[in-house]
Amino acid sequence: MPELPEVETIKRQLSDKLVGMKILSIELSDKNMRFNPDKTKLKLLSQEKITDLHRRNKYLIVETTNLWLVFHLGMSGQVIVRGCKEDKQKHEHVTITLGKICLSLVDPRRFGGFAIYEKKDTATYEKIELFKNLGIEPFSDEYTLQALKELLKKRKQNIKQFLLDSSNICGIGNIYASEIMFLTKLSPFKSSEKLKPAQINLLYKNITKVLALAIEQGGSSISDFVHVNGQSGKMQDLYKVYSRTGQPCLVCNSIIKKETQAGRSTFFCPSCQK
DNA sequence: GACAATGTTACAGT
DNA sequence: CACTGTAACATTGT
Repeated sequence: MPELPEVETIKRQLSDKLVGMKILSIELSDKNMRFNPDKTKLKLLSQEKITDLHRRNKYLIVETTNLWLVFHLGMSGQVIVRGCKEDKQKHEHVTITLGKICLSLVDPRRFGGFAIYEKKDTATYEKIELFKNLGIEPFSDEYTLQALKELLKKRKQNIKQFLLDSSNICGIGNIYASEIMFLTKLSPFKSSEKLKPAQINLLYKNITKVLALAIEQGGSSISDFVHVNGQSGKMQDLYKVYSRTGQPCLVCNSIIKKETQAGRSTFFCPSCQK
């Protein structure tokens, strides 16, 4: 479930708990996920100290003295910290033991993944092979009005697909794309090159506004996503259009519509969004 | 049983 | 090359 705000929430919670801890061992389930670690690297984890946590797009990165441990939660993933004496959860595919607590990746649908990279091969995490096609991080200095303007002009996608395409701006998924377009009063079917300067300006602000609010709310817990300690996020209570098909628009009372676009549901107010 | 679900990628067609 | 739509991956819940 995780879009940028969910992964960012997990990252912040893990930073408080894990930095300074030492890894003792790692166990994998016998099922493969979308991407998987080179098994010969598993033994490198023993005695590694966790020094920092990072996020790139929807990937969570645990930095240790010599390694980058990369997690992706797919659609149904959870990264949780639990007592090692507790039983493994159903669909737990990665278990990293850190003394009395364990860091686990649980993912029923297995659209997520886990990988291990050595710093001696990849000096900065930005250079990790998995990240080579990623665009601009919305909370980085690279995210400027000018940069957005150029991307919108260069690409001729409709605006919904533009927002979902992580080679443009990173971290936006199906939920927050709908919310951003509603706030900007943009039809999801509008071509990215046809936006007026005022609309681009508003879109620029609303991308970070929606993502920042979602982070503040601890992300969205719709079906699977939970915090590191198992608690729920609160952003789902603030949706203006996502999953509100048939309900009245909170601005104009028109009925919210759902249509399929590029194989995904898009939610919008046909009267507010032009 | 059918259908849809927070993600990503590959492929066919235009 | 660039864009669009479709399917595929696997599981659960309605």
